[in-house]
Amino acid sequence: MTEVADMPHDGGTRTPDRLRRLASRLLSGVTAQSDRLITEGLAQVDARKWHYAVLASLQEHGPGSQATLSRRTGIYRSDMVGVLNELAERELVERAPDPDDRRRNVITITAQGRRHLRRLDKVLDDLHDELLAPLTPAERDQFVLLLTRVLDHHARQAPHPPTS
Amino acid sequence: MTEVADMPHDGGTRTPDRLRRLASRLLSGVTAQSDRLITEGLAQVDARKWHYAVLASLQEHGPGSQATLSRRTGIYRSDMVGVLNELAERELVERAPDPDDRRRNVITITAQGRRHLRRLDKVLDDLHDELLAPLTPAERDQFVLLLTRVLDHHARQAPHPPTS
DNA sequence: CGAATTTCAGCGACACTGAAATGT
DNA sequence: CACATTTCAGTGGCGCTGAAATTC
Repeated sequence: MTEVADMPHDGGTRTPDRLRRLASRLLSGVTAQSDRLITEGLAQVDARKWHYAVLASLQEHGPGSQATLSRRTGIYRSDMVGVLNELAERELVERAPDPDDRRRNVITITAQGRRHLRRLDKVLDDLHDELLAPLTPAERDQFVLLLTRVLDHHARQAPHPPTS
Repeated sequence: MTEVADMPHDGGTRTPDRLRRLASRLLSGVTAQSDRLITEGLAQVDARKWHYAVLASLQEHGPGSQATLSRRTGIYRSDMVGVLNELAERELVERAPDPDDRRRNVITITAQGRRHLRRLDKVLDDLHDELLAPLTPAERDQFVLLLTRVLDHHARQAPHPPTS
């Protein structure tokens, strides 16, 4: 590939400032801010980000076992237990044994869960408005598109460790 | 396995697969992949991401106290100790008491450190090529630009907790 | 005195591993 | 038997808090 001329302090007008332009560092920084924002915002309605992921998945794709939800949301199967405990405590989902396969639990969203989800949708909408405040609508779309392309590229080949 | 694979059976609403379009979730996902990639890649040359941050900062802005480095790199002051221990072990930096202010240590990059930094630069370049593989050069620039704008917007107002 | 610096000890959230118990 | 599912116990990185000791 192209050699990047070593550029420490050769007095050019370009500020190398490699640190501040490194995509990986920018990603970490933005994600840190994003996580803080979202976590705090959701905490004000007694929710965590995973609650939303599970509820939205249930709403859009229907009920499923914990393993299914785990695959759909990206939440690790071991952590799913705790998330569902929290959601069940709040009566936002129901956990019932699957009669067809007694290893499984079937998770269903409740009416209260649907109501809560609508609230979370609104909250998250506002939070994302705040997160992406410096971007125009077109830029936000571009941003989401670029992120999606990068994520898809990497998620296709190493999504989960298990099985194979 | 999945008999649940229905189309989104929402009441007439568009089902935009909200989960997969949420910027905050995309960010988490991409950053996770990025972190994995970078961490593994750097491990192969016995380095961590923070090593690079510190070395690059020393190279570009010159020597400084640990607190200064902490501000320049974003590494927490408590964690800086450990990072500098690792760098000093490898003789990539030198830690000397500041005669002008005996609370401080002055950290300087060594010749070996500069050599190592050049290597890390190359390694990181390759890793970012892999990370951003699905994007064209123009898109990569756009991506970095958008991330920078978002980060700057939020970092301006709450960078550090203590003592402004 | 208040403030800054270095250092340590520890916490909490997260992604993940490993393994047991139960079932297909 | 191999395999899937739920669950628990635990690891390791990270960002951060709190506080002590020293010096300004």
